[in-house]
Amino acid sequence: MKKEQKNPKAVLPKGFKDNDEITISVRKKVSKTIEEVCQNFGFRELETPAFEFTDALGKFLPDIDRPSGGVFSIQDEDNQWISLRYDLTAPLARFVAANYQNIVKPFKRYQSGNVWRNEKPGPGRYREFRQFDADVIGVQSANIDAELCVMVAKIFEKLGLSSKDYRIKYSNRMIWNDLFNETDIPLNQISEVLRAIDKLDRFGENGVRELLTTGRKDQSGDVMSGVGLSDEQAESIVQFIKNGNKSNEQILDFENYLSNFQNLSIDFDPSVVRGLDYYTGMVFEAELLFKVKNNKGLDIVFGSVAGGGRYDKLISRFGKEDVPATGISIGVDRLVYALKQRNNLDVSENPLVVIVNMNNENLNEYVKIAEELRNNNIPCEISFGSQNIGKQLKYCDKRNASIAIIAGDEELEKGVLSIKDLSAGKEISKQISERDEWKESKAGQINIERQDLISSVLKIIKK
RNA sequence: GCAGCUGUAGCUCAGUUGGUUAGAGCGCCUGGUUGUGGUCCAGGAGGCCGGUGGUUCAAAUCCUCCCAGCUGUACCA
Repeated sequence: MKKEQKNPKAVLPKGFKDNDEITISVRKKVSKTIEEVCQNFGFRELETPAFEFTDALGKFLPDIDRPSGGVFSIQDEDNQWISLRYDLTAPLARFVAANYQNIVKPFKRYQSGNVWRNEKPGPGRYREFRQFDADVIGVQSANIDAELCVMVAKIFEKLGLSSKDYRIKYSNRMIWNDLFNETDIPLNQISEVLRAIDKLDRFGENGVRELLTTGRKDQSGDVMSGVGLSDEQAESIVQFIKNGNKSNEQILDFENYLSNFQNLSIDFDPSVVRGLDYYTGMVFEAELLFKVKNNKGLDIVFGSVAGGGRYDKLISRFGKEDVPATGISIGVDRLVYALKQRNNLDVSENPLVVIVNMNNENLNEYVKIAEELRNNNIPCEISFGSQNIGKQLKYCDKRNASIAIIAGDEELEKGVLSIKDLSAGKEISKQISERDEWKESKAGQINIERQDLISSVLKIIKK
């Protein structure tokens, strides 16, 4: 006899989740809105697959400590490493490099899809999530960077947010490089310094100062080592965050385009640097300004929902010439999470009619009713679950069905149907406390002629 | 990766200085009602107290190690 086999646990790997109906329908709505605005700005759709060769995805980071860390990778039959994409920009760079001769430049494409990151999940951060990217390949001028930001602002507005609900901040990597030159910050420390600056909104001015110099303790008491700059260097960086200077050609181009728009919340903020090393010029980031709660009802710090910038060197790593490129990524899931709480997206549930199965002998009649409803685009189902009418109505309640149709022998003989407006019944129940009275009232229920089925049902649904 | 906290019923949690049969609310199921949802009433099913090893006459409770989850932080292409 073998030992008893262990049953598998019905759990998901950490960082993955199932999505319920509401989340999906909000996401559909959000995705559709984003897509429409992009098309409106002249973007066309491209789809690339989930897997890419590992080396095609990564390695363009000069500061990689862990070359394959954070990526889900497997070896295929030929022992070649392939990986799930961790963003949509790297696959785009591959696509452009591969099809450079054939694509029309400037190349403007958008893409929506899941990306995967093999790293520790946090609140609101999963290992699989949806991104929406819009990129422009082949335009040098920062006019186009501004246009991307305007487009994001329009997406937010179309999603029902006003300029008080979001903020798009922009800056430029070059003005920081100039400062690092002036303050004698060595090249090999620059990415560490940029990452420290990037944390301003979480740790504040003093937090950044600590990170730049001696280090900082986190909430649990754990110590983070600092960059080791002098107090003077740190101070000049902190001052620059507050009054960074804008004398930069790209910023002028950017703002020139922007001057055509008055009511969009798009502002200069030197502290936006983005942690990534591949950005070469303009960088931007969008955040939501309203409160977002976690599932325990506590306010959470909700980071950026979109970000991007110019990455002029990304395509040349495939052995081609430098190609000017810029793009923006929207974190669709985070946006959905926040918008769900705002409750201003109309995603009311589809109505559902349940045909109560009084007597399976009458099945053919129920199928006829169902067909009639379905042919009129009214979602309905025949109940097959339980014999008992009480149970079936309870099920209708739990399903949040709008109507129950009761057709037993009595009704069918007379050529009538009993239809029950379930939400009206809920209202009536508030005024009844005796169970006999409730039962007798047949709340929300009316008898109709068989041929009036569709018109009567529509009348109730449209309320 | 590092640090802090937490693991008891499907969920949220209580469980005294270690003490005998481990509880509550909600949810679920059944009945009151074999043709009527809600409320109400009665009853019921759910537990290797995260795992392992120890201390003890005795462990959900104390100690060791492991595992998992949460939070912060690092990394985030």
